[in-house]
Amino acid sequence: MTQASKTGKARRSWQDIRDEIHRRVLSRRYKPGDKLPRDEDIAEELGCARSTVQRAMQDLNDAGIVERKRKGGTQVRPDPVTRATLDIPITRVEVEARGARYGYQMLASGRETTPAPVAAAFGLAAPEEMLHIEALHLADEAPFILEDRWVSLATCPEIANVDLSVKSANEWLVMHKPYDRMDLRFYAVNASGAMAARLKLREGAALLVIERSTWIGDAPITTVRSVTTPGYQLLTGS
Amino acid sequence: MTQASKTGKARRSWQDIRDEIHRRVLSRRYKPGDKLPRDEDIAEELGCARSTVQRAMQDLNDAGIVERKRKGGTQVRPDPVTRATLDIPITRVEVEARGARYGYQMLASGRETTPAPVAAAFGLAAPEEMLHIEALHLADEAPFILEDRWVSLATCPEIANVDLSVKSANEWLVMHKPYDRMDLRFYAVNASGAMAARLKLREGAALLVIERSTWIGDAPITTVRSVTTPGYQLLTGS
DNA sequence: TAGTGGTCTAGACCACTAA
DNA sequence: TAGTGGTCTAGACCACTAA
Repeated sequence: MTQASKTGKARRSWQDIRDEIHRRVLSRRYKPGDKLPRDEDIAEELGCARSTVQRAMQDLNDAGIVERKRKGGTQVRPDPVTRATLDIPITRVEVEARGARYGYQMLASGRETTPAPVAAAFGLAAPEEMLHIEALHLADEAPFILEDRWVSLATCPEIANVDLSVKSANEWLVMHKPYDRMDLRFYAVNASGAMAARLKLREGAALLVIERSTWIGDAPITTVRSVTTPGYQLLTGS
Repeated sequence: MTQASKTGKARRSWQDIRDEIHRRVLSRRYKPGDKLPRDEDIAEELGCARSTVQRAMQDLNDAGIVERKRKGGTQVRPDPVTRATLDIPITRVEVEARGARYGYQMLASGRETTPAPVAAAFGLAAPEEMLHIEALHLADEAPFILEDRWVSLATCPEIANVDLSVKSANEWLVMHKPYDRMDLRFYAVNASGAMAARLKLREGAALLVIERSTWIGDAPITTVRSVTTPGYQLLTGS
């Protein structure tokens, strides 16, 4: 019989341990840059197993609260960062979640040599021929997101046989091409004449741009620049 | 002696198990919406302990790949999402990381009643008197971020005694006010006349805005709208 | 109410790396 | 090279919740 069941007091979970340590960091009992006690000592102090402390610490490490090094021990991160989790759904799902009808229009598609910014996004040594697709995502018939995408034909030769005028490259890739690295960039642009025409809005409007590049190993898969429409917001919960 | 050490083959870690299951999802061996085998069966198949599968599944769950329910089992999320982690450092640290000199200027500060958008960001039932601060963060003497902040005096009465013309409210809050909930919003705006004047740029320029609100329990702490300067990008690695 | 996931524990051994 | 974190395992018991 465990001590907890003897006393009738619920055992503390690793989340409880994590919260307790987090409180100590926030209350400055453990200050930024400070070294924390060893997991084993914290376990003894809080009356739990070392593995429970380890699980709690792993979470605090992932959250950017502490920094852990073998032999070096655990220390409170000297430069606090705010860490947030962003969920970026497939555009179709996003539109449907707003209760709108989703539509998709391929504007252009063909093989082209990567221009400098695209080669740079992928970190390519030399330009390469890739599949270049421009497409529009619609919500209730109105332009929603303008997408400019490059897909590596070396990494994804099968995509040459997919009819991208019906289904977006986004959906095909999500379903068929696993990636293990992703880069995201968010920034604002003034709508160029071409963007304004395609999105049916005035030139110069401030638009949020989401750029995403993915790789499998060192092989580039796709890089896409999604230009959103006015009022578009990226939201985070936590 | 374990089987692994007998054969000389490294035992698989929970990350390996996670990757194996992830591969199965990506290769559509487990399709979106499909129910996965029980942890115990996967453990047996892959030759590891159930707790190792549990750890792997916890990670896949956090990453939005699968959805788990007691008794209901584990299923592949029907709507794949791209989940990314964003680190937002303190502005001073961000400026210094770019190798620039950090500067801070308080533009205005005073008690005011929250206007509708601020009350809405906090989910307040009624307007409230709060501390309102406008400030400018500088990089090498040039405007970098324009900050418009409201701090709840009910939740943070101590801040009334802090000299915010020297140190930013951001830094004081990070060090003294733990929060347990945060909302983030990102969007683009055209610079208004007032913004353009303060940031020394042309009216209408497209600017990335970062809005953040924090709470401790149900009590609002602060809400801040940070207007960045042209060229500013939010980046994610993973 | 039976079945599945959630968590804990103790002990073992491994893998880094500061000293 | 000694010390600290990283991970595994087997078994136990708990906590939800679909059926």
